[in-house]
Amino acid sequence: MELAKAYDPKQAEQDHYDRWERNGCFRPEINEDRDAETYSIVIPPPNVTGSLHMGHALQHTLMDVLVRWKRMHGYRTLWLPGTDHAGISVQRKVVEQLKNDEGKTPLDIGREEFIRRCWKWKEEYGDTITEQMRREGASVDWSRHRFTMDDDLSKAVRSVFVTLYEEGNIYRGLRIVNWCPRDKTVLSDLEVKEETKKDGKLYYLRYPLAGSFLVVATTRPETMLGDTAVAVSPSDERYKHLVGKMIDLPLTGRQIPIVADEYVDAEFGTGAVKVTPAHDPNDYQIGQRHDLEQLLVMNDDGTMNAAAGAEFVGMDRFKAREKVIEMFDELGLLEKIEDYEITLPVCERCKTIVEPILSEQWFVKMDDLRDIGLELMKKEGVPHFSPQIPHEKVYTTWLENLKDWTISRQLWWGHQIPAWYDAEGNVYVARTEEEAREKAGGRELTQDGDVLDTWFSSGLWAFSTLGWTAPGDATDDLDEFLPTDVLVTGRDIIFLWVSRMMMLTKKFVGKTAFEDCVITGTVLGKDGKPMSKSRKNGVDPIEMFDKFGVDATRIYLASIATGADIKWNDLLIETYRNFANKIWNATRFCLLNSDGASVDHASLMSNELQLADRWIVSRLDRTALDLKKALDKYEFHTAVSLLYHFFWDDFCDWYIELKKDEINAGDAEATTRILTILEIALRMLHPFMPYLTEELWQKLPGTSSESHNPAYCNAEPTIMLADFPTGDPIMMDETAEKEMSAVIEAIKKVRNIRSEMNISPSIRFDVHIAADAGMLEVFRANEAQIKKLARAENIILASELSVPKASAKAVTTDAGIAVPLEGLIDFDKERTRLTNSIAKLSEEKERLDGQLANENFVTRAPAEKVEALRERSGELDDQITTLRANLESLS
RNA sequence: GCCGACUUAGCUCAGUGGUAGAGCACUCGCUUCACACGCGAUAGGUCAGAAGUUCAAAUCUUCUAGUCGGCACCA
Repeated sequence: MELAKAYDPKQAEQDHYDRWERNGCFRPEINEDRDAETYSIVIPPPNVTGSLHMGHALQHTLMDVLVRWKRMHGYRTLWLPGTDHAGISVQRKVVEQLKNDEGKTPLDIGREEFIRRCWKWKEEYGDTITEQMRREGASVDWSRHRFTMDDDLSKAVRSVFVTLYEEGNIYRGLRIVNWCPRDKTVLSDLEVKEETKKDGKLYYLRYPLAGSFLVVATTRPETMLGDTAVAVSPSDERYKHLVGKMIDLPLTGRQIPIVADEYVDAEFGTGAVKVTPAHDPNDYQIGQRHDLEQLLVMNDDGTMNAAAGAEFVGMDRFKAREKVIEMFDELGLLEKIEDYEITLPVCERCKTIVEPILSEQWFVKMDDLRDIGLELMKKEGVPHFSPQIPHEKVYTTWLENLKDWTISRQLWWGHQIPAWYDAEGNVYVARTEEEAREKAGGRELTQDGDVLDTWFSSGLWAFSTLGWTAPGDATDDLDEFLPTDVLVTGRDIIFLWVSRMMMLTKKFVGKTAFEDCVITGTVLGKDGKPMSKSRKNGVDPIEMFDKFGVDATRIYLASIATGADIKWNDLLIETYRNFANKIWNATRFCLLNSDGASVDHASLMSNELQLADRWIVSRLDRTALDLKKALDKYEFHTAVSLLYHFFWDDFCDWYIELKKDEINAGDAEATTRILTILEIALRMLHPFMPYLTEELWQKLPGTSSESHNPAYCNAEPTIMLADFPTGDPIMMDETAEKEMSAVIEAIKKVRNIRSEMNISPSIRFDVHIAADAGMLEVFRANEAQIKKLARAENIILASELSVPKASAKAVTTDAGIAVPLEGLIDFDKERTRLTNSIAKLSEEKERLDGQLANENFVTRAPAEKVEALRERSGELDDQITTLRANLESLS
């Protein structure tokens, strides 16, 4: 069989995914071993409005590596996919569409029709990511695909809501909340981000008082229209006499009291604070303490309402700010305006400045849930974060300071809150409308118009996706797959999602959602900043797939250190595209000469193995063992590096080259062995590079019978269901590794001589090697290989070097090497070469001897360290002596 | 304000107490019959700075500088 000269990823990517899916390879049911352990991961559900970005590609790669790896080990493996309904995002898209296509608003078409349009939008565009995941090679069980608004998942949402309500852990109340005037909905604290504005202003306003003024400072003058008090510090001597008095509130004709409150810092500003309980969280608290009126002066779109006064009704809040200042100025009540750096709360999604506003909303009381989360972390250490630092601490600190969670949203798309009101305003919380009606004794009911925060349903994802709809539910999937083994996600949603899923899963199912939590870093744009549409520094994973292949992109993403941020750089993917091509061509070489040979694992157990065979088997097993250690610790980058160097350096650069002559000569045993090593290597690479390895594995003769995994007895042969190489410490061969390095070192020295002496590769010369009897045997056994790789005419082995003066010489740990170069040698160059070698070795020896001369080191350092240095120092001594003699013989 | 991370070869990054590493780029040489997406050989770093702990520090501690992140507050 002959392969194309270069690997073409597109062709391989087309065929295999469909076949895997069609054959049920992604389903846990493919595993027929009744006693198999399970392994499960739920995907962080991507937003239905989204399309695949580099962060997904990274996370999906890591999840797929883990899942494929465990599946090949014979675990009953589930990776559960799905999407999130993304309340605000979808709503915004549909509102926009409605406006553009029909010039209508949601109110024009009504709630029911609007929701229908949202579903339609979801059906039409919601599968973008799903399709892109197929391209990624993600081995998810599509038959278990879930959407947060599926019937069962919605039932789960209602059950959880009702239970929490009945326990008193969900309540409805009037609080100061974060309000987005653009989206016209409340936001949780986590959905509010901060923006620092350097050009902010601090306005000093005079409030008239008995012929004089009290000056207050504010950054939001328009809120003064809603002031219901002025507060001063109780210990502030300047104002003590004013406490309890009334003061005129300009522009409003109202009089408001002066109160004393500990919150006020006498040192800051004027020491007097205007109090607007309906528009500021701190003022709200002051208001509570002094029983102040809560006067709401704004509408839900950020315009002023009637309570603000006739001149302001309908005016935008920022316009009103200017107007207030203007009017104060005209009245001579504007003391001054100072420049002031402020940080403004903005809506995470639309960057609109958030307005703190008094509003009636639903909240989850977090005390009980927080305790559950903290206990899991403190007693059981879950989730175990990778990397542990700094996430564990940040997570714990956040939990410790957890505030109540605003869960209602003024949207139509989402899970409508299962609460109904009668005409008197009594509330009935129930799983269904019928149930609510029953509770209400037949009274006329209206359902609460708000929906729940999308993260509320995402918080149930670990168990709602496995069939849980109500407390007490038990399903096979819950039983088998919960707790899930690991969650792989980005640090931006540790609080929004990871923590909530942890707490809610434990509370409602009594199990941990997942044991481990891998937090990936951020893939940054070329400019070192997070990729974003506005910065235009994004890199589309699909374009990378097209340009370099899915496998190259995947293994590159896996090569990034866990949790580390990385700047995007095409050159790095190119490394792995080249790697894919290397694997392709190594296979091409093996197949070119396979001639009826086939994979045979027994061929590696033979007593007849040559040094190179024993060495590559030893390296292979060492690599497999180290690979397991790395993946167990989620050190994907270590795993990639092991595979890369094993395949390229050990297998291609040395093993293939050492065996090339035998294989080209049609040596059946050699061919069988190299095919076998290659086949094992492909299986180790498969989780990282699924398409390439499947493509090649299918072409190797004898793979399916040799690598059969009993857990998948009736499945069609595929590398993804073959056995994963585990490595066996018994196969490690220290002697072979030591002897092989002696051979490699000798070859490298000869190559170095050739290169430094500027001798063309086409010129062959004799190579003399001197060593002790044991090592001479090793060189003798590998004479043909040394001859080939050093491009030598003859190899002359002896216990002592006996060569003409016109020779280039070198030393290795185990041997002396000489290359007679009559007519080719440049004595000056050779002298320089030897002098440099001596200098280098001497430098090292001096450092070692310095250490060995230090009595403290010799007595305090572990004996084996000291011994190792002594040995090395001795070696260096021998080598230096030899090189010096060589140098002298030249003059 | 509090907490944290990062600073290693020209570039992008590994490396958590014992002789500084990789890929790419650079230099030199190769149409060596798997691969130029390749092969061979070099060169390149007082591991941000300072102090400390230790026989031994890129690695542990403290401080400084710079970059970035999270949280809180902000009249």
